[in-house]
Amino acid sequence: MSSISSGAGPRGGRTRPTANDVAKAAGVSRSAVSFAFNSPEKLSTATRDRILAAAQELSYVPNTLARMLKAGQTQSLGVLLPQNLAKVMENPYYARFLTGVGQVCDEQGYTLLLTPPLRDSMLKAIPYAAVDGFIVCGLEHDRGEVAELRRRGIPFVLVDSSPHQDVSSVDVDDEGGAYEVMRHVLDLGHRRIALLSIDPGPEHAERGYRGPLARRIAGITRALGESGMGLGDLELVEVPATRMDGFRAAKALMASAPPTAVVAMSDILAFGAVDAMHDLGLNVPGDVTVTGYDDLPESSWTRPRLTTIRQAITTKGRTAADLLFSAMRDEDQHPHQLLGTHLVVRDSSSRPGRTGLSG
Amino acid sequence: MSSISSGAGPRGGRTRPTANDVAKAAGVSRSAVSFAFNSPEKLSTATRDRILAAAQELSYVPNTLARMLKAGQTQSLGVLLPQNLAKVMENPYYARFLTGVGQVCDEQGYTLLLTPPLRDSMLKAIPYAAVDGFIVCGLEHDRGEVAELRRRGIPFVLVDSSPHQDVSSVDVDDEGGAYEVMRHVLDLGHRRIALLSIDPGPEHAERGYRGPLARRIAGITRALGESGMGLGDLELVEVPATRMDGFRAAKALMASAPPTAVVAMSDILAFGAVDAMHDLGLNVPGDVTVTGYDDLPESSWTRPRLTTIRQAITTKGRTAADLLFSAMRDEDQHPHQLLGTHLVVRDSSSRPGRTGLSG
DNA sequence: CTGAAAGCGCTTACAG
DNA sequence: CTGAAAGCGCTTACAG
Repeated sequence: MSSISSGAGPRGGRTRPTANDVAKAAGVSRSAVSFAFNSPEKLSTATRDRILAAAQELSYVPNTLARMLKAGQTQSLGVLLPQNLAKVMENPYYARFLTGVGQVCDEQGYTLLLTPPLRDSMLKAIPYAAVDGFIVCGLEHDRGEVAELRRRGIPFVLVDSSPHQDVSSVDVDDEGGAYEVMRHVLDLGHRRIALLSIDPGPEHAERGYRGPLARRIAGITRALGESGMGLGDLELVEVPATRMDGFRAAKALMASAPPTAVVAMSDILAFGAVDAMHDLGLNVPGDVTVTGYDDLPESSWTRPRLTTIRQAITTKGRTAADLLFSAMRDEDQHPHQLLGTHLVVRDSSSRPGRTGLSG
Repeated sequence: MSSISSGAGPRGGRTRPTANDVAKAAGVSRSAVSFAFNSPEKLSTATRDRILAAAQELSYVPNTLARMLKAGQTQSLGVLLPQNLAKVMENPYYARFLTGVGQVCDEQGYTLLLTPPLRDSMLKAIPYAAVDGFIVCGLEHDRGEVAELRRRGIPFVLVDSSPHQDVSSVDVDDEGGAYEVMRHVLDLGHRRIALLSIDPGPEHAERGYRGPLARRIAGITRALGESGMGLGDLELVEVPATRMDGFRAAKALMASAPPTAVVAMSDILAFGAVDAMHDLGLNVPGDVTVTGYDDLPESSWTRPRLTTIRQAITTKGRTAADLLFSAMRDEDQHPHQLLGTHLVVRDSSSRPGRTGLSG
């Protein structure tokens, strides 16, 4: 179906030389050619030099894919992503996460294969990824992708999922983090609070909240309960986690039912909310408190510096890659890691203002 | 050498089922199994179902590497990087660049293989990358890596290199950009200027400045010349392009020979320089003018908003990927693209201050 | 509609 | 020190 004339590689026209061609040119067998590259000590210096010279002459180089097939190893780590590459690369959260994964790949001499959904399907992407193992982002253990990975015998580790036996995973104490930030806002005296949350996706209608989002909602509910409130007392908005969506949602909120505090479930959303307040001529936190979640590096640079929940995103990436490498070596290991969170109080939160916004 | 027992894949213990196993189980030939997956219309419904059932039963799935080898295609795009993965992922410049590359990969249904140096060698990394083509970052056409790619018959495109016949490339008008920013600083009246530049690496000693850095130096020299100055009249500092290095270098500068303006060759360095000024209790631009280069998104958020040279980094990534895909289809095409730059004047530059910092 | 055979390139025991 | 052979798994004309 492809336009490749001889199946000889990505280049149509002239076909690449093979070990056979070199063998003929050097007057030796195919194995001798292989030895020249892989076990030079098995050959006489003269023969080896003759072979290498012939290879040089013909521009021969052993085929990468054939070597990998034979070796059963790719020296590449996959990251199975729930979003398009463009969106992932734009997202500072992933920049941090992939920095952690990258640290381990650098140590191990592995390349990193970013695998986004293929035609909107993470499942369809899997057969096209030549990797020794997968870091799977944001999928629960009962998803089809996980079954497919198991079927293929590819080691993997789940990140931002839920701990489950027979599956390695790295998770974060989202319940505790969400509890803490909501507790903080309530303790400041806020009662008219908007929850700027992340769109749970299409699965939500059927299955309700799952994974990290479910845990965060639980933490928030717990904090509210301690103050005699419930989730229903919040203004809940769910949008994709982009700065622009945060901006728009916050604007809409302020136009309809202005809260004294906006609790955002990601720093990116909080940045957008702060943008919106500034755009409306409102002071943060004087007029409105805004809190984030993640503690991206940007959160301590921007003005006002953001009150947020710190999760060690780079450590999460590092840990996931570490677990994966140990799973690749040692099968039937299914360790879990739980990473902590903590509240970082900066300048974007304060007691409810008295600036007459009490619309 | 590896711990794999049967060469059957990354998992040591039980070996994966092959098409042969399925054929036996379903009582058909190996080709029938292949047809069941690839050309179901060639089989009777009954046979196909029987094969698929057997495959299901055995957890058989066609091997990714074997398919790629046979097809001569990987559906993966490589990016050959001059730095470790961790450094790349931390660098907002690459976040922008890879966003552009990612847009094209998303459209084409390609995965993205990030290929950092292997044991400090970009050349050594190439044989381990199973890709249909490479985007090569920051290498001149006469480098060994380029020869290796050519030898392997892998299509590639050079980015931030220098236009050269027989090689596709995407370049930026660095000469013009550097000229403009230095012109701007000179026009404001600055004469005691520090150039906070990017470390040209070990090759520099032998070969002098090359590629983008050479062009930027040329642009700066041209601007200086128009004011009767030369490169020697500048305080030149060369450091790796990180925020921390910018911070340290700026501090050192202010301690030894304080300039009235710091012209940085990247926004990241400029951010670090601004950090340093704030740390020293100095006002930017009141006490010291600081300019950047790149116009990262952050540059318009931070205070003061950064005066800088805008280069369309995402477009650069997009263009490189576009050229690469056309090269992968149509060999012997070697187009060049030159992208423009322009000065963005914001709040970090002004006339030299009168605040008595004058040495 | 099906099966034996060749081939994608490479590697590695094994016998000489 | 060398060479014929089997094998890593898969796919696809080709002849029945």
